Amino acid sequence: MDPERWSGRFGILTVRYRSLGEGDASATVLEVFGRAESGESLCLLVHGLRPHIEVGPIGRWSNGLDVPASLQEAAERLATKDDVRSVTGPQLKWTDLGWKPVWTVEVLQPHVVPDLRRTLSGAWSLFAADVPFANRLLLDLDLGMHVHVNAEVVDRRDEVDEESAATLVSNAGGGGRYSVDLTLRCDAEQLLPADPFPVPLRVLSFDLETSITHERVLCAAAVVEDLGTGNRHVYDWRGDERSILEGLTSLVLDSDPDIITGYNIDNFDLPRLVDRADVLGQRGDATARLALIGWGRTPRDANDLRRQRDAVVPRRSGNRAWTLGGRCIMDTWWQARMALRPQRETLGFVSALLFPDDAELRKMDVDASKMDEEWATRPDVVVEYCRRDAALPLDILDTLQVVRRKEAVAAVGKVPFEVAANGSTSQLIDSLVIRHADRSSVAVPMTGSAEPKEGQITGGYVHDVEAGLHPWIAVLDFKSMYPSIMIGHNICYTTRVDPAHPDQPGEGDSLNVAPTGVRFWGENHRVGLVPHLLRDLMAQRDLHKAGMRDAVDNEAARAFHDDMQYAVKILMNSFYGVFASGFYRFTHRDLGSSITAWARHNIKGVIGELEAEGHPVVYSDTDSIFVRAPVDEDVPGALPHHVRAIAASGDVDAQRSVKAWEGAKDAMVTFGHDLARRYSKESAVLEFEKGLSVFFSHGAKKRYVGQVVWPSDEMLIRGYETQRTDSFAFLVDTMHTILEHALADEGESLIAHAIAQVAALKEGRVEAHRLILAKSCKGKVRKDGSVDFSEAYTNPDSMAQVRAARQRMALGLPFTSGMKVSFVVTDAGHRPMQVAAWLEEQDNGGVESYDGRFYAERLAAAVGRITEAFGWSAEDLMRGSRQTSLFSF
DNA sequence: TGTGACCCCTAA
DNA sequence: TGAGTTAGGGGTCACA
Repeated sequence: MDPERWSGRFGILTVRYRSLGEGDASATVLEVFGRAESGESLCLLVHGLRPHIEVGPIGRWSNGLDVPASLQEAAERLATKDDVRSVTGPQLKWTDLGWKPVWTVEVLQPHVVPDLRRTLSGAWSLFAADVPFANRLLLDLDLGMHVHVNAEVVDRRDEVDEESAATLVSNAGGGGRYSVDLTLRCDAEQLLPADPFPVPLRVLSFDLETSITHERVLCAAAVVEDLGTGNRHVYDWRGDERSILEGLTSLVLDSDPDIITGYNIDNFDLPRLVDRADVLGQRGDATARLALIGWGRTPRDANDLRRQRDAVVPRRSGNRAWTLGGRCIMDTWWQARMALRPQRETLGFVSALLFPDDAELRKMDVDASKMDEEWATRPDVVVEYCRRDAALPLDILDTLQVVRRKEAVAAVGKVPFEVAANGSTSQLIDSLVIRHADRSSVAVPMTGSAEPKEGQITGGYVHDVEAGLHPWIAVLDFKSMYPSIMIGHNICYTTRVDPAHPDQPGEGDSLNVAPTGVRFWGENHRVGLVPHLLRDLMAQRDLHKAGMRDAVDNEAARAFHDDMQYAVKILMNSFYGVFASGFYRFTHRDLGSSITAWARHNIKGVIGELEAEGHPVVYSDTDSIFVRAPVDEDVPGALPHHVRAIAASGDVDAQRSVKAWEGAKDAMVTFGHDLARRYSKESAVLEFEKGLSVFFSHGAKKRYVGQVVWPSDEMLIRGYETQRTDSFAFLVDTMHTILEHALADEGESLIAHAIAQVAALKEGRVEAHRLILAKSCKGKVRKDGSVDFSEAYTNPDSMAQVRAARQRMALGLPFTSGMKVSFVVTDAGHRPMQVAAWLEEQDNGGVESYDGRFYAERLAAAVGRITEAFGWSAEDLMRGSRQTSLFSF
């Protein structure tokens, strides 16, 4: 009987490999985990790919494929090594030291590569010898996250004959039955790329409540959501700790989520669960351990338990992301932090920020610092609280559209979902660059093979700002500046002209010479990998932008194209950073510095020409230019509200003012468009971004505010305290009002407000919750729960956030490295200043008083920088009156 | 009181 | 063994 087949589309979550057999009979099977478009979870066993590395002669090479017999023999001898299956080649490949003959050395298993690398590194140049084997699937078959497969069905979840199912899986190259709906087997060729589609992923969010006095888990809750349908189910456990852990594990297996989340699970819940499983499980008792924490989709046996990553139990090495076989672990805390940059990072604060209407509903007066007491006196309330905290991460992920956005990144970067969710920028770039190198006869250098970058490269140019109000400013931006420069000048690892390289330009070869003197080949000689990829990404982005426009009536399609175009943008902008880094495999220190040199050259050129034309440039940063539009000096940019109002009711003078203002705006817009057109060059397109009726800065770079009047109406603030998450709410609000007054040129109201607000602080009339300061705090959590701050800080106790963190820890509250710690300054007279940690669950944060003078001075200092432009210093604000000059009578 | 080291966070 | 970059403002502390 022919085996049953399954074909369809699915989304890849994770990939790992499995080594089979010995010697000549060895094979490597890839275990690809994912979720089908039709809803099933699956494990696909892919056969036919073999691990390899590439080798070539060491040093400079200019003889092409003209290989001396001794070298050919040496290459062939490699095949006799124990771990090597075969040597093929040579093939001519581009390297930074010439076009070299490169042999492909196929090895028996991926795990032999590190040793082989060490043995060969003295005698050979090694290429692609540090690419994880699992990555080969997507690289070699040119797949992204979304694929189509036609495969043989090996096992189904509902198969009851355990023994025969296990045999079938084993015969298909699997390690044992997989905890999925469908186990499939195919050869590599049966996998094909598919167009992106929304994978009906399933997400499980969980939360634990734990004792402070012992480390015990008191209760747990979990919510499972199907993103395809939006359906949710809630569960909770209490009582015996073992049964809580076993209950959670059963739920994971039964509900079979693709993504596991929670709030701060990376640094709290998962480490705690793993610790408790260690305590509760008998040493060496695999069955007990699996029942407690065996959450993975991979085989439930002792072998899998020993894996260092992607195991059947959650694992993490160092401070990296958690891995779990076949599923993706994603911390909602981290995602919310990245997407929102909230001033405080507690679950309560983030929820209140996103769901302000539900604030009261969500209020629950469980005091986490007295959890044992709470648990003893009213466990039902605690469980309810736990259920709520398990559900909130799902609401947050939904609202921020995290999963769909990560899926778009995975589609564009052509990586498994897990890499898009938890991977690094260089992994995304690697995915695109390596696969293109492999198809362009470019050898893939190893990470760390480049000479280390000495010192920093010079970055973008920032123009001095002239303090004060500037009316009618056109803001022009270079479109995708760094990517355009890389494309326009063909900047790539593979196009740099190096004196050590045998290929040298001759007469008539077109070259791109950076302002630093570094030379790059023209495109007629060779198009660089990076320019090729960037051009492709730009075209993709245009397609998705067009798709958005065409999908006006179809919200789902519009959102899809928006996610995709945004993912493309993010990826394009990541190239520069990775190629300017010191460690990336395809980089050289001249690449980054050439890009920024061209950027400075372009922007300074435009600034110079504008000024020569008589158009003052009031500010410029990296890729933007703020130009004064040639508009009648007498037309003020700030049009007071009342003028508009009385104009509407017929006042003739006011109508004249409004008309003049509208005329000035039109003139500025025309000017902006005209400049953009005149100054755009092929590889440096200048766009008219925004028109400001007024621009204000107190004279510091990267700090300004403007009133945008084209193409939208909004206030644009950059750099000022209103933008900072380590400021306090009262300062943020005050500053915002003051900036509004500044733009409206309402000096008197501005000063009056500043004085009143400073006075309110001096007199202690401001509620403490508006004075909370929050700063990130790093520290290494030791095994026993204590924290070492000295690794992160030269002088830990001189930092207020460390002192506040210590207060929290003294109360038994958890500390997690990197999270913001909130506090209020109680006495700045002491050195160092005294602070009180803000305790979310307690009334008024558990804070009794604050140092009004400190806050008043800090507000005066911040606001004073702005009032200075209106004649009032910070000291004047503190005093509430202006100091009469020494020379006045 | 001024200065520099150290740190956080932002603009691009 | 783990990794995007530089420019820049401003706060706090320690020390002369």
